[in-house]
Amino acid sequence: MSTKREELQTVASEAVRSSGLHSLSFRTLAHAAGIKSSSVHYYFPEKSDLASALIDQYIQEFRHRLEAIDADAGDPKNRFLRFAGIFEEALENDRLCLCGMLAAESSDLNDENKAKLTDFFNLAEDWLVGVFKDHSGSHNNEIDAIKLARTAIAGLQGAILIDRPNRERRSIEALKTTVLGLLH
Amino acid sequence: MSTKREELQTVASEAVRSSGLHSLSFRTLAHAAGIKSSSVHYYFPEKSDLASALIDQYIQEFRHRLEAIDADAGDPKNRFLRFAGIFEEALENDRLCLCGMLAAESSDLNDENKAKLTDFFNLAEDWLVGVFKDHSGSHNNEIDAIKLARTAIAGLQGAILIDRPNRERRSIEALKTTVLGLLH
DNA sequence: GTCTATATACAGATAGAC
DNA sequence: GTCTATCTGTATATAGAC
Repeated sequence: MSTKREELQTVASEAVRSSGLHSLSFRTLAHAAGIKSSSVHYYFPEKSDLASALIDQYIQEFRHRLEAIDADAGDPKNRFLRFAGIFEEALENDRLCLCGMLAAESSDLNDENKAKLTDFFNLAEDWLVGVFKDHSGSHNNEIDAIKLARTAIAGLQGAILIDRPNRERRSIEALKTTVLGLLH
Repeated sequence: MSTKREELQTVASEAVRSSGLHSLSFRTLAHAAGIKSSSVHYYFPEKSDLASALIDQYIQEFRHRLEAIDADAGDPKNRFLRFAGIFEEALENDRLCLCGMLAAESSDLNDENKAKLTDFFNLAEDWLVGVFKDHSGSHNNEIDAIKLARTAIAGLQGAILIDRPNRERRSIEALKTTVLGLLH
């Protein structure tokens, strides 16, 4: 951990993905990082500043994971499975996607942070459309690719939401199978 | 509103579906119902008791809506669209599914209430399997119906999660189109 | 059933010393 | 940067009067 700010963000991101932003207090966060809550306010004056930094960091890390998939050779099915693997990994660690969790809490977010959530979902959609293009549907590939990308992202978000309290993998396995069946 | 208990549950359910259980205080709830927070404790001693009652009521109402769909004639596509309409209605009212919201907050739920969430998702899955049976897939109808039901439910939960802060309908429309395309 | 009053704990946030 | 100390408000929950 190179800086205290980064340590705080790492701890906070895990906590939010587990229990939500509303459940995370500056005191709990400070304790986990070995400092006092007033010192957390030094880095993030208000809670919305913390949320903003968490989303920015999450988008950046997510983009890097997509670039890592792009760097390897792989057919569309394999690339989709690696994309789905990001969500499977969250489920195995009893976490949600940060932006999925914050979307559930979106009524508490300011407009700027809501817009960042949209940025995240657009990033995921655009990347998946690139994967699915020319490999989905029958008549209009582009429209079908967009439709399938949106279905896949919604399905993955919903699947880890449902499977987590269940402690199963029923939803995410079904989603993967369904999407793979629509690729050719 | 026939009883104060029912009024409290109605108000609480809307609040939870909008902002989550953690964001709802007994004081806010009491104020909305015109009583004091100590009186809310008369009906629901602890917050977990309130959560339990909300899930029970939600499952009951959801079951009634499924029975209403069953009561009308309709082909599988139409029945699925009416099922999806339950989630579209939530999205239009800026709400999530109660059990979807609580699933996001599941780390704060006791085991009994987590089990109730599983009951809800099983209810939805079993009903959709009945709709899809003999109308999905190609080789093994039952397996395909289960897979498609799980995909549809995860997709609907995720779609309203994503579309709500976006104030769009992109995800839910894509999900509906994808599922309809898999029915014959 | 609903109230007042209260207990205890925790929330976000700030001032100012070091 | 981190601290102590504090402000103000809110949280869940309970006791006991009416």
